[in-house]
Amino acid sequence: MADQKKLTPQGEDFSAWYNEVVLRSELADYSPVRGSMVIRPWGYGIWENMQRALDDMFKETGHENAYFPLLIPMEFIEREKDHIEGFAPELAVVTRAGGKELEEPFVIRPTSETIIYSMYAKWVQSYRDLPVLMNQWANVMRWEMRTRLFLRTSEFLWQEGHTAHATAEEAEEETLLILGIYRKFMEEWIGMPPLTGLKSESEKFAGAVRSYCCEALMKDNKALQAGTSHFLGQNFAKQFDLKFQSEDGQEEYAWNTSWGVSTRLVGGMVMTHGDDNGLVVPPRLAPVQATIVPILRGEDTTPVREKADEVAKRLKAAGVRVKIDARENISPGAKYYELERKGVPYRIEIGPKDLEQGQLALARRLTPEGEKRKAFLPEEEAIAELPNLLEAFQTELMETAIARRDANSVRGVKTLGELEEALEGGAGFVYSGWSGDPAVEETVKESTKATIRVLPGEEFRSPETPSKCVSGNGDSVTEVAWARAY
RNA sequence: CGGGACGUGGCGCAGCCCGGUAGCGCACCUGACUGGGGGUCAGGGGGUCGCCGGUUCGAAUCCGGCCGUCCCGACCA
Repeated sequence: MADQKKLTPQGEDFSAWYNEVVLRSELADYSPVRGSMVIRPWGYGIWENMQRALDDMFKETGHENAYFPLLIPMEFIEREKDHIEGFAPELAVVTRAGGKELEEPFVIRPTSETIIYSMYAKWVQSYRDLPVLMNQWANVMRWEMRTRLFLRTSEFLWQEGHTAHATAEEAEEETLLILGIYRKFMEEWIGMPPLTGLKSESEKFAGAVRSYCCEALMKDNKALQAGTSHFLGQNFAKQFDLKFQSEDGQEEYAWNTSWGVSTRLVGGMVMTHGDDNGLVVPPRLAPVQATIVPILRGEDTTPVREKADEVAKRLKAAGVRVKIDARENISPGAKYYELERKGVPYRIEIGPKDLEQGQLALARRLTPEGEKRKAFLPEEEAIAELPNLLEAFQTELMETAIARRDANSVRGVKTLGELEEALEGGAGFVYSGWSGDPAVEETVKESTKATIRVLPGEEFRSPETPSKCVSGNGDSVTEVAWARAY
């Protein structure tokens, strides 16, 4: 709104483009604290819509929300060996409170496994108390060395689910249930189709037995870890004495899972759909799905204003999130640019000509191939059709993203040379066989900057199972998807 | 933490080399005309030049130190 500068084009410098879109579409702003950001109403509205959708899906599958404290005794974090090793460098620690030095320092939660399982231990006595299926919406803090708006901020908002089960099988099932929910949510709501599967040892969560993940491909063909679901085994249960008496009277440790997605998803949305004109927000996530711009010209603007009110009221009744932009200090053209930059899916123009014709002018954020930017529809038809048009736009965004992901995937890579060649050629996910040797990951990372993003789940594997490891040494034990990542 | 760049009205920048009235574009305020893809004209408000010190009659400009930001790398569930 304020400036007339064009955005840096995506192809020129994707990261400059990304920063400009986030700032100038009013999703977020830099805060006075290093590495943390302020989420502005437009960005927060998108996050709220994500929250609502996920929360519904969690509740439908038997999960409940709860809230646990921000501060965690340092000693808790230190109990699980891998956990503290993984998180130690990025902990923010409170050492002073109430005017004096604390005997026991607290850490600002980087994640809440420890404090939550310490409470579960008090609540669970019998197998009849299991499973415990809880989720919390909260902020966490990780003092990362280098930060980027939404993608890696020192403080971020997320949901973290934590469950306890009587058997390993049931916990594993839960882990996969959530992975499926994440995938469905990312596809149907963000239009950001992820690859799902297992993480390699080197990439798994600090303290987990196995980590499953969603990896989505951004427009610059880099992968974004968009969500994780961890099978924790009994690692935490043993450290926090989370035990129960089984049906046959034995004392056993519970089996845990934890899973989370964060405001990083907003960044993923930006990098999946945005273009050189700014953000494109999928209709289901858009805080405002259609903005009405009344054309206030001539002597008497009352009829146009009244029509705008009436159309807005009827669209609201039809379930469309609609807003009227009747600001008089800026021109209609300036509003169009602003709405495009913010990614509002549809714009409706109502002017004196439309009143005469009994029509509305509809402009979509992305003009379909071969169509004019504005479509003039009879008023009744426009109002009746808009909900369908929004759904169609949503579907189109998802299909476009799937097509792009598949078009940028390279399968059947057999040698390190081919792997490098594919990545240098700008490929997204590159599939190959792998022996399971971490040294191969190291080698590839050094020469290409790419890592194993995921051991793809069944539905993503190549028709032909690779037999040899891409390194040339040994047989392949699993197919893997390589990519450069955020 | 290593390499590089940069800190000047709200935002983006020029001025610095060669010391001498702090400037430009956008934004903002007032008024008029305008209004269907970033309006025009006229008038106006706003800046301890990142901080501390030094040199000098005089420092945005020269010198020293500090702080901060961004990019690349390392780091990162």
